[in-house]
Amino acid sequence: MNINKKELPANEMLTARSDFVTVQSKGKKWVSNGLILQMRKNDLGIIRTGYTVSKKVDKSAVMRNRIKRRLRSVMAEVLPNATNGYDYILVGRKLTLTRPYNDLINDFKWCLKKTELYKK
RNA sequence: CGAAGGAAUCGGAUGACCGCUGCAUAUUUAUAUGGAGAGGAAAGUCUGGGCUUCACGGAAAGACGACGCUGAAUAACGUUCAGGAAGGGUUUUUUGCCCUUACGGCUAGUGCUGCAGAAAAUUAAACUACCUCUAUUGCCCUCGUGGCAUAAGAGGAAAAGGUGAGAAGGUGCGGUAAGAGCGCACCGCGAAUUUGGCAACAAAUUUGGCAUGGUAAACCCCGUCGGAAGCAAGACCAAAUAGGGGCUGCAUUUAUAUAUGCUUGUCAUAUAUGAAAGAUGCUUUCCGCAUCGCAGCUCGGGUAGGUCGCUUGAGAUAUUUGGUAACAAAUAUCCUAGAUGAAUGGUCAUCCCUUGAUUUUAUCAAGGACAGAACCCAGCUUAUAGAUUUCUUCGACAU
RNA sequence: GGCGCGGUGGCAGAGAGGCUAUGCAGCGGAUUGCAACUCCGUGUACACCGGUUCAACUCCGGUCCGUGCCU
Repeated sequence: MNINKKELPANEMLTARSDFVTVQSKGKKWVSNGLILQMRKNDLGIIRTGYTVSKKVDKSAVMRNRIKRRLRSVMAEVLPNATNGYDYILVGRKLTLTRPYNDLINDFKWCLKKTELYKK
């Protein structure tokens, strides 16, 4: 987890509700055991990231926050391998909470490979 | 010592490394350094306020809603404290102790009270049963104005039975044809007076003679309080696009004047001035409906987005004083999260606690309750592993 | 974050202090040569926990779940 910020490509957070909706409706989606990846090409040439954990996953706010923190950590580790110029949204599932951390990373890489956006 | 219940406090500790979000300082303006970073419930959004906007000349009443023993505390409350009353637990009983209570009024009015039961609410009703009188019939004998039983009728009474949540005070004695607060004693209830208490209320005395079944978490009456909505409140700055107002120019229709052209006209084009009378579409007419342009400048509203609101406050800690207490006052010290797709985390080490295993008093393994700020306070309610303190009750053992 | 509404059989849906209607679906029977339609019968419910009341699905308080609006 020792990721230096400088090595990451320039990226931003997705904040607006409308961005999430467009990615959901017009982008691609790939489901794995630990998480769900939604992505869509943007015209900005940078990577934008977002995270979704709904109340359906867990009623407790503590658990939802924990899932979000794990997703953030996974994103920080795998992001150098992702293609530029796309929006990525990670959706948490129930298994995200209990699945071993390395498996989560592999899940994300697998999703990227399946959507043909993985790069060495 | 153990168990149950009530109340209160705490809610793993220390260090290192790597991250995340504000703040301060420095400069290279995105980096470094420093320091800070969830709770007792941050939760539910159930009450009461601050604050903001809207409404409103002021006040009161009505309507609607909430609350309701008394006194105090508080900015306020449906909260808290102290007291009273009622109910429950414990105790052989009383006292005592502990727990609980939406605890004004059904003797202001109106309603409701199923089924069952004879009868369900002002002097109610009469199924069984009771008594008296009239009187039929039968039996008995001492043969009478007799006794016993009894169909029917008239009346008395509300004691007993059964129904029901509830049957119009309860128990006992007297009384009576049988009975009845009809009378008396005790108890319950109502009224008045006196005493104690700020009061709720309590006690005593006198008196009434039972009138007042229950239900107001039924309508309602009485008293008190309340304008409404909420930080996604609201204030400010302010793109793009669309639309609105104003100004200028062009365009459209028409009238007049002038000039030019040749086809010499009720012609065409251009310019100037005035008017907007109008034009187009819906096949035509009347009626009706719809639309009225283009470019530039400018004005204000306002969306996205941003900034503020935002954390110094009914503030925290300590001490003293007043008060039974809730709480209040004084003095000193301190500043202690402020995010916005939303930070507050992860790993390791040592210790603490729990569980399990090995076997033995140490090792190994797994784990650490409920739960995450979103404008801020005061409460209430709900969730909570474990630890500690304290009160009450019960049980066991010892003295 | 704030403000509201609701929870009744397998499904829909009334009721409202005194045994919870009705329709569809299910099951059994009648009718029919066999079915459909029709007729008859039948089983299964008031989200949960307390309180008020003689009596609560209904009234009151709390919990859980579902759902709408404010951007």
